Amino acid sequence: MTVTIKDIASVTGVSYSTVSKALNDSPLVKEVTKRKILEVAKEMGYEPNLAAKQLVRKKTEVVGLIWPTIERIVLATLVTNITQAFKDTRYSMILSIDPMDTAMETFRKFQVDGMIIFEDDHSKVNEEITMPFVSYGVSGKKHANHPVIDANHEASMMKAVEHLVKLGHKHIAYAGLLQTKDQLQLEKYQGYKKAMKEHSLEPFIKEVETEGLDWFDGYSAVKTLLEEQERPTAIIGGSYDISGGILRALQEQNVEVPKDISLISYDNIPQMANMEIPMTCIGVPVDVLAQEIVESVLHRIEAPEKEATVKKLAPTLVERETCGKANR
Amino acid sequence: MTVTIKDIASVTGVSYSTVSKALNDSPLVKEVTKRKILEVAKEMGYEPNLAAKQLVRKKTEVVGLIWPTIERIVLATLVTNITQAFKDTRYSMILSIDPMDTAMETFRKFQVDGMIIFEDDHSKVNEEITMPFVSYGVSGKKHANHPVIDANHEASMMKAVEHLVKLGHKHIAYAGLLQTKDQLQLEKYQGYKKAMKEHSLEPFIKEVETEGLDWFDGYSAVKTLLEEQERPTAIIGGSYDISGGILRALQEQNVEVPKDISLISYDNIPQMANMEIPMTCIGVPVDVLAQEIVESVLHRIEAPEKEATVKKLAPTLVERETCGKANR
DNA sequence: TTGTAGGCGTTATCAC
DNA sequence: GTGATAACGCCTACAA
Repeated sequence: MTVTIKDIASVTGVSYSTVSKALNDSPLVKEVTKRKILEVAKEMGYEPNLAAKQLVRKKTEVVGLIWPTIERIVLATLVTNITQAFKDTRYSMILSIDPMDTAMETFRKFQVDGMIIFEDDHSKVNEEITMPFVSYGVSGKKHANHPVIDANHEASMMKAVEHLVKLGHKHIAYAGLLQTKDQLQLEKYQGYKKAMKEHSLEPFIKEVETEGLDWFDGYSAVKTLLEEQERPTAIIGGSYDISGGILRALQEQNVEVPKDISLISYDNIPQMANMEIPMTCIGVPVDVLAQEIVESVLHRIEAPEKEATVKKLAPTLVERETCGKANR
Repeated sequence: MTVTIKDIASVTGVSYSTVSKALNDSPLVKEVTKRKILEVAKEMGYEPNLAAKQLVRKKTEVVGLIWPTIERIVLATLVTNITQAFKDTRYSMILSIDPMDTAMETFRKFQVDGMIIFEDDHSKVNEEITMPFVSYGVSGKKHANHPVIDANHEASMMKAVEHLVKLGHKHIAYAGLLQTKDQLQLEKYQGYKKAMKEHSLEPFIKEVETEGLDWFDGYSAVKTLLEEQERPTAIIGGSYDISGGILRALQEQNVEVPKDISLISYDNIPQMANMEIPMTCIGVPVDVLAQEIVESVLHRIEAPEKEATVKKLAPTLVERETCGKANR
């Protein structure tokens, strides 16, 4: 049988209501008693019964995360970081990779207190959802009825360009998805163009448009690029995967990084450090992102009446070994 | 306020214990009463309170799925199918992409009734786990203390070879991970070799060893292969991703599939139908796999004393458009 | 066939 | 400070 507060009570010789208070760190119980109870509880391997707790509290202290498209590794990292961030709270998280509606059904059944939604198709996020939730990266519309956490993609790209410009680069290419309805991708591209313009530089466009966000997209885009007469001195990769492909393509063609071409990647995740050459990158650090998202849902859960905001997080540039001085 | 069985009781004019029985489809309640109660329940939007239920039942009817490495899309498909399979049961599933120990901690907290573990490193699966669980694809050791569901990889490959042989192929290459400790990969390779031997065919090895299981691994392996003098008339791709890369490499080199080279892929998932050319494939259909896994945990949960078995599922070949007659 | 009552593990509200 | 005790929503003997 599993151990309950009653068991602890009989062992410590106090009433179980006192045990309950002690376990909840109530100030209504003497320090000595509390310490002893806690000790015994640990000794007996006490594990609170969530069901009982939520039955009386009317709260599960669980939030559900809906993540319908598991492909992107960046998001996987974000999920892991979110799990981590929840560790510092009283809440737990459960995860669903099902489509929105199915996932929501599950979460309703589990009676979660709130949800986090990853979904890049904004239109699918039903504004009529009654449960507190925040969405990540769906800031397409300016006004939302729910909090949105997003990275400032434009600022990211501008920061990347500036970094390269400071290193003397003039021929800077952006390798990413250009022709798309995906707002996120468009914003990155906008940021790149804007920054180039501000520095009176010519964008280096056509040759490095990718077909997607995957490894191979970066790989083949850059392979095509290298066949051209003029090469850039620096490339900005639009995603972790794209940049991996770029790096590989460069190496296959014996282009030295960063000597011949500098490379900087979007997505600020720890894995960037483990690439064949540790990758300089730009973006909101994934742990910061996670932190913000978690804070945001919890806040929303505890103060649902508060106004919803679209929060764009500022990017950070992490210098590693793929960026160097321009050679022309 | 949410609706409870008491509310239903007062509306229908019966006691709430009768409602409870009706809701649980007990034979102790008259059909008419039952029907009416069910109807009212639906009308009122009754949703059973899991917490209350599990408090008395001492069961959560939830199983946890531990999936520490989210990369493989095949596994993602499997997870989705498992979720689906649970729909036909009273159980629900929660998912964790955390490392085993963290995930188990979470699941202990949620007091799941059992677990499904995806983990290819067998040694990490602690046999001392007290909770009922099954693992997928960890059949390295012959004897396990827990049920293991696995695909028969050897049989898969043999079936693939046989299919090609029937189409007249003699020069059959296998593109996959060869030098690895990964039991699963080794078994596939064994199966290939075994089948080739049985048909007195020469394996077509060295040139198509991949470095991993990814898209690019298939792509570059085949690119190298095509530089050789002698080409195979058929290639067996070791995974969904590998085969995708192979197909692309073939197309880039203007090799027609299946006219010039036939292609058959390991992994039997629906996505195979959506590739540039619908892909003939071999493997245990992912829905069958899911079904088996779910049945297995539930069985284990309900009859924990029963002996554990390693179950190797038989593969199915799905013919699509990448395999044709040999041209020499 | 239906209703009554006790209990599941916890929190919360009172007395003491 | 501490201890009874009543909920929370549901299930399940057992009584009617």
